[in-house]
Amino acid sequence: MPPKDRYHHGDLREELLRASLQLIESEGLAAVSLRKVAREAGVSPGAPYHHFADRAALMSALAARGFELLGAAMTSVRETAPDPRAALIAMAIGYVDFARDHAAYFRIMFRPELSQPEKHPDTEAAGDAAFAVLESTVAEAVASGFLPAADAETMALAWWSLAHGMAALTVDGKFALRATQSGTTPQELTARITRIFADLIDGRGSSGH
Amino acid sequence: MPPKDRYHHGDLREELLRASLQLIESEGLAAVSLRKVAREAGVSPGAPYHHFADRAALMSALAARGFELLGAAMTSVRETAPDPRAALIAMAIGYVDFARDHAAYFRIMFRPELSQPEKHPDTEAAGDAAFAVLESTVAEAVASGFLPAADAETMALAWWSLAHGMAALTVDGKFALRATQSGTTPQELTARITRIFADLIDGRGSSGH
DNA sequence: TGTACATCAGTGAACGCGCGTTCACTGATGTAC
DNA sequence: TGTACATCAGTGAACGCGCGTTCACTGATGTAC
Repeated sequence: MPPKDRYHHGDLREELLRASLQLIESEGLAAVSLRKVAREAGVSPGAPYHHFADRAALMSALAARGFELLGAAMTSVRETAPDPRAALIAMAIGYVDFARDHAAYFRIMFRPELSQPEKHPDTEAAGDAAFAVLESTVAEAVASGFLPAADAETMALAWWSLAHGMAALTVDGKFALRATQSGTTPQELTARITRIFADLIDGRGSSGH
Repeated sequence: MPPKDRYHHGDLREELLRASLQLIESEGLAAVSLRKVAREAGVSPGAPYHHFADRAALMSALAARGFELLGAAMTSVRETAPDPRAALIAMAIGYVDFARDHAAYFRIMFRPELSQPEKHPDTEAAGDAAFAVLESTVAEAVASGFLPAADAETMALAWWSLAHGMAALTVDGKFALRATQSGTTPQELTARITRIFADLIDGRGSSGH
């Protein structure tokens, strides 16, 4: 436990990222300024410039880390699942869980105008890597016979669209609204929707409960 | 055709909304300020305050109009479709078309922190109305036997999630990227994905192309 | 173990800027008689 | 048709603010000998 009042912070870069996330969560993306982040981290306005070239670089670093976390979550979910079908289901649910549990990350990841991906190819690469996990799971699902062989690429995008839609609506509070209206939870809604689609693919044509 | 240099503008409110949309499209949401919008409309910085209480009111008015347009598009699509199954397919595709053709509206509609829905219930009501069109179409699809009777509410949310996910990924450029990579168009990807799901519901279990 | 020195990572004052909003004002428009 | 007057919808200057970024500086740290 380092002393609080050191001249050198020790790990200011990490602290700035942490403070940014907290600001996004408490006051929203629009409220995040470099000065505010520095203030939050207990440091002068110029200090962040020793760690980030400019505001966009901070945002971009956050987005990249978000994609890495999402990719790691997807990978871990896949490794835990017993078969590709279960993996796809768990990945959709995991995607939404990630969005809900890391709403600040999720918001910044899909706001290209803030992170300026054209200037930060690392961020885009991290996003592609996360999607690649889904793509290869779809490929396995095709190999296992769960998914039809034709159009595996389209199927991957379909699954991504479904998960992304549920995640976006969850983060914007739409699922919470509908859930309370019908006496359930957003998580349960997500699980039901995902199950419906998996059952449809199985050919059962009903959620089966 | 009114003279250009009138002291009174004639329809400044409309002009401000129009200018805002154009700014969102050309420079992004973050670049929209009341002063810039006024400048774009050729009017002094104080003028907008005769039409909008503050910046959030402008944003909220835009979001409300966006939801109305989306609702109208959904309604018109449904009326054109020969049956509920076709209506659902056309609505998903129409939802994505709306997002692509009115990206500025779409962005602002799903940014609650900008439009402050708690202060502008009209905007939320417009959003609910648009969703209600989808909900009643799902109800018809259940009645027609296309969709299983159980869990109609969940099915509506599922369809919304799918459409919303495709729309969000389209607006963020992800579909354009994948489309060029595989030599097709974002529109075609959307159509394929939607067809896959419709076929799954039919029990055919393949996109059948 | 001690000293000299380079480098690193902070400070804090300053810059110019565009912002949202207010306000006293004024030109244009519409209405009553 | 003309005049008086109220109301509407602009102007433009001004306010205070927080922002991103720069810069000369300095305290802390690490390394060579």
